[in-house]
Formats: sequence, structure tokens, C-alpha cells
Amino acid sequence: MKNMKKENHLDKTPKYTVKDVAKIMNVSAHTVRYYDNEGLIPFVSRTQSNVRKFSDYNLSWFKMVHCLRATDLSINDIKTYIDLCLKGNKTIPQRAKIIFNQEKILKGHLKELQDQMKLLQKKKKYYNNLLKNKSSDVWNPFK
Amino acid sequence: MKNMKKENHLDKTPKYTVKDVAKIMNVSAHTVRYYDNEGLIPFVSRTQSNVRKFSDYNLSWFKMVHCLRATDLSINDIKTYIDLCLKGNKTIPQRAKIIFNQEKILKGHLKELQDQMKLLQKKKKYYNNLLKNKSSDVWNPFK
DNA sequence: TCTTGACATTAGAGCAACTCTCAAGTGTAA
DNA sequence: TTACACTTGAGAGTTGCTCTAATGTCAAGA
Repeated sequence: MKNMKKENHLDKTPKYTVKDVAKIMNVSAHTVRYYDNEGLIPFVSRTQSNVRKFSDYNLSWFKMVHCLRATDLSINDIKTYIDLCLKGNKTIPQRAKIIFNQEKILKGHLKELQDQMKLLQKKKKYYNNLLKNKSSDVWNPFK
Repeated sequence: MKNMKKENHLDKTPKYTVKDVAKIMNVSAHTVRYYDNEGLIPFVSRTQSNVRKFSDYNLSWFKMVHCLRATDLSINDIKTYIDLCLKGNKTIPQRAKIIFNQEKILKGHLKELQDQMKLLQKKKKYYNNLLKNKSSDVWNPFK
């Protein structure tokens, strides 16, 4: 039970700089500022000298935004979702619809990438054979 | 054994229009022309009136290009790969390296999307509960 | 034969989502 | 107090499409 600083999604203490968030989320600092400027991360606080400070709560939002981007929801549509969230419980059905739809889209993406993986592994095998046999075969550009 | 028109990756008979390829590959006709213009699909033939006609052989290239794009290889880097292919067997080691690397990258993407899927399904469950209980709970924008 | 419609072509403008550069400001450390 | 490592906003640049406009081809119908 040592170092049990469990992240609390509701902890609003300002802790992380833009750079910290960039590192945690594995995106560029530019992207972090860009998302904040677009209003995708509500309630980000600033120090007296105007420097952004993110809380765990802010991070939770960021994770959600990141997730929605990973499934190709546009910045604009993400903004719509965020604004719905800020409007309170009465928007739950609309938000649910967005989430359910994105899950479907993500499923499609996963399937496609798995198919691409098959092709890539076929190619891999192919090249491994070529490398082994030192390629005495007929020239064929499509390899 | 009826209708056994098995696609032959080496069949160079011009068959498909830009639109056909777009449909087969599930991309826009614009994208098909764009890839051709960028030199990513070698040996595409034209009719007397300058209309593109793709063969199954061309399609095989297109599939490879599409696969590399799906793993976020830039158009420029794909062009490099294609040009290596056209230089013959002596470039096999370089090409193999590219393919092996892309396989690694794709593995990473798949893992990431699977993680995002977990988050999305957690949210889905969450919203399903909210919808069932008609949400009498405290307001919390992060949902 | 004319013309209408459905397609194709190119060049180039427009767009989303970063990505980078810049000039200027801040905070700490030596 | 000067160097440095950081931050900021504004705005330019990049990538990979995506769309538009002007033009061309060609087969079918009036």
C-alpha cells in the first residue's frame, strides 16, 4: 500500500502543465493547447501569470476527447458533445446516442485494421522468404 | 464451381474505371485519382480518350497503398516504398524493413483502439444506467 | 443531326486538424 | 542580472484529402 496516489476523476486541484498533459496523453503540447482553445476541455484553470494548470478532472475530459478523436469524430462534433455535457442531465439521451454511435464506428475501424494486419503479415512472410532465399526469382515489382 | 472468376493479381487487362476502383476500395473517386497522380499506382493505362482503366494488377498495388495509409504511413513515404519496388530485387531488404516497421506500428494502433474501446464501453454502460434510472442523480458534467 | 445526360479529365481552391514559428512574457538558478 | 527554460497567443505552413469549375467524350433519344 505504498505510493497509492490513485487518480481521482473528480479532483479539481490544478496540478499539470501543458507539457505534463502532453506527456501523459502522448500528444504534442500544441495539440493540448489547441484542444483547450477550441473549448474541448472545460474549466481549465490558469496561474496568476496566465499559465494553464490541469487537474485530474480536466484530464478525464481530455481522455474522453482523445477517445472520441481516435474514432474520427470531428473537433466540431466533439465540441457539440462537450456542450451537451455542460447543459446537464436533460441532454443525456442525445449524448448517449453519440456514444453508442461512436462505439459502432470504432468497431468498424477495428475490423478494418485487423484486415489490414492480415495483408501486412502476408507481406511480412513474403519478404522473410525472399530474404532467406536471397531472391533468385523473376523480377516482379509487386512485392 | 460456377462463376469462378478468381481475381488474378498479375492480370494486367484494363477493366476498372476510377469509379469502379473507388467502389471496390471504399474510397472516393477523388482519392483514387489523387493516388494515381502522386504516382502511387504504377502502370495505370488510359483509353484513347485519356480515361483511366485499372487492371487487377493495378488493384493489388492500390490495396497495398491503402493498407500502408491505414497504418498512417505518409503519402511521401508510400511513394518511396513504391519507387523501391520498381527498382527491383536489390531493394528487397529496404522494403522488408518498411513492411516490418509498419506491422509494428499497426500493432500499436490496434492496441490503442482496443483501449479506447474499453473507455467507450464503460461510458456506454454508464449511459445505459442513466437512461434506465431516469437520472435523479446529482449533476456532474463529466458523463 | 442535334442535344442532353452521364460520365471522364485537369488545375486549382478549400478544408480539417494539426504542426510549427515567432515575438513577447515569466520564473528560477547561478 | 543575466541566462535559460519555460510559457503565452497569433498566425503561417503542411498533409491529405475534398470539392469546384471548365472542358472533353460518347452513347442514346427526339
